[in-house]
Amino acid sequence: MIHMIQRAEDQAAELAMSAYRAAVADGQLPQADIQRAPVEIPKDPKNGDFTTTFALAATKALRIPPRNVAQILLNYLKLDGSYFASAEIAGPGFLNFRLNKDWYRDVLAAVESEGEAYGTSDNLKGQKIMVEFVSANPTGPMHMGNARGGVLGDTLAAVLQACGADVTREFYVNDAGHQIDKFAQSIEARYLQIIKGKDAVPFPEDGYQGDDIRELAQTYYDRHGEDLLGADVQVRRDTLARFGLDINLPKMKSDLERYKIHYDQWFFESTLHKSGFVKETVDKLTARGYTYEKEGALWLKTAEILTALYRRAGKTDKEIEKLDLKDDVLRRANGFYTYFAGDIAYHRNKFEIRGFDRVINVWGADHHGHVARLKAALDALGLDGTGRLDIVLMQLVKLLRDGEVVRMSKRTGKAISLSDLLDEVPVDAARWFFNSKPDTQMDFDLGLAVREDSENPIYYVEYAHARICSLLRNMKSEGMAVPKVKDVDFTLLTGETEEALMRQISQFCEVIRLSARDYDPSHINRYLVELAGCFHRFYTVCRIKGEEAHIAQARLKLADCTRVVLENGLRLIGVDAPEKM
RNA sequence: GCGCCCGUAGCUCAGUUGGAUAGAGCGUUAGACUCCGACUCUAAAGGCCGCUGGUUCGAAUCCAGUCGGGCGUACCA
Repeated sequence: MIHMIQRAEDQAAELAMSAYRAAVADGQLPQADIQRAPVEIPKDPKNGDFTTTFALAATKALRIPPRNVAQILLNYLKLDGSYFASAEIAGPGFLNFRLNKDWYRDVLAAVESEGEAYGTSDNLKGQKIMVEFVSANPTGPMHMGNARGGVLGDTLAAVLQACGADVTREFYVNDAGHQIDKFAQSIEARYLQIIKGKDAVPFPEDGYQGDDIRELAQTYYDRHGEDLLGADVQVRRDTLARFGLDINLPKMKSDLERYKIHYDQWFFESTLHKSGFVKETVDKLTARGYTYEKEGALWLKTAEILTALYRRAGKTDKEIEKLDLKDDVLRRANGFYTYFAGDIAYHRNKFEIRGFDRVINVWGADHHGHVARLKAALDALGLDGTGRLDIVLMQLVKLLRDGEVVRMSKRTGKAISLSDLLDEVPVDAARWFFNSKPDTQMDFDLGLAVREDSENPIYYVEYAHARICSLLRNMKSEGMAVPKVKDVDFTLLTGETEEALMRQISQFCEVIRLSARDYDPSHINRYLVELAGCFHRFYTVCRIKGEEAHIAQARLKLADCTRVVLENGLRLIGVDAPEKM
């Protein structure tokens, strides 16, 4: 659990600060309120491994030109016993640090001792987090957006876990409400059409038109015949809805499992209604004075709650007025609770009953209008939705083939479903491509995903791994095993490509941290491509086989550590690391 | 109308919360295998970071406008 980047960064900051304090003590620099020296990693390695912008940032407070500040700091800098070999002034006043052998050795030592755990941390230790994702309507097949949401949610959960959080993956099943009624009535109509003939039974105007509904009706008919023909309408619909869900849900589950997505919990909306939790939650809002009745319906004072919230956030009344905030119905005039009411109860359950510290929902961008009001409702319940509920909105997916937008499957003529996609594209390619930055609209190119060449970055990364495995096999057959760090002479790893590779290895933990912080696990993909690139460059320049034994061993160790990190990274995003390709 | 997201190389995208000469990959062009896997590597060309102002030592990044694209604005879920 050693973050090598963090350690070096902290050390550079401390060195700069103690140099500053020493300079102040000597009267060389004026006293100012500076807590910590800002440290960054320069984009260009020519500018050192770490840099502090202390002099630039402090120039105003100190009233001294930045280069002069930097020069005085440098005079007082003591690098003995640190991870740094040297420091120098550059540009307008950057103070650049260069790492020494001790640090590189400690990086590989961390990989060696932590193995599969290398990259994990305890940044989020003790936090109980739920990631709810996909939660597609069980009334029909899942679409492309669900594939992206599935991969994103699952990978995000993995990243949070790697940061030490206690993570639950959950699928919320909307098995109640209007949508399900429509589902029931649609199957019912198809069922009755089978018995009485197509023209004898009208199909509901807003019913589900899809063939999957016909198939459900047919399957029911095949198994149970006409037994529902004379049944009570409500019984008939309930039975058919139940029947449909019992077929659809396992199908969804298995489709998601093809994507290597496994849930800890499938949570049924209906349980919230049956147990009275929805009613109780709405009553609680009423008791707190956040509801009113109008035209027979019960409304939530969304506008009022949000107005108070926005005022506290510093918005002016004029700005708030422009937003034209509206209230929301919780209980319809017909006595039924809305989806929104159920959703409030559901999230109250997450926080209050199950005690999650933080809840993350992965939603399609088309639901963004619901973010503010759900948080507001939770705030009204005293559950701090604003602070503890995070919604990751992901933009929709556009499916392409040879640059053309694909809407329908050529084979089936229907919208392309999750399993259709996997029939055409390897799972790992799908996992790789869908793990992209959530807030950019994404093109998924079917042609590219199946290509096994350099245009497809996943093969670039996998190839690096396979190459290392092959190398290890070769060396093993020649009798050379991977040495322990304590037996490696690090003064032999001084090449540019060797150091670049070690630095890249050291950044893994930081990348996971950033992925968790930004809710964007695609940082991992980019990191892995870069890591693979560092390795390929190293491999081109540095030979192992046939080199002098100590050099060969040191390089072999470096290659093996690279392999471990590639595996850890690929595992995190749910992609296999092949030993041969 | 109002709100949210996105405009960066021909294409697909990065840019670690304001830092140095804006970076990759693909594509294009020119090179590198008697040698551990060439599914690789090296180099070149390619940019008013949509546009206009502002904030400051310093802006692709923050603020205000503006123009494009996507999405939303239900007693649907």
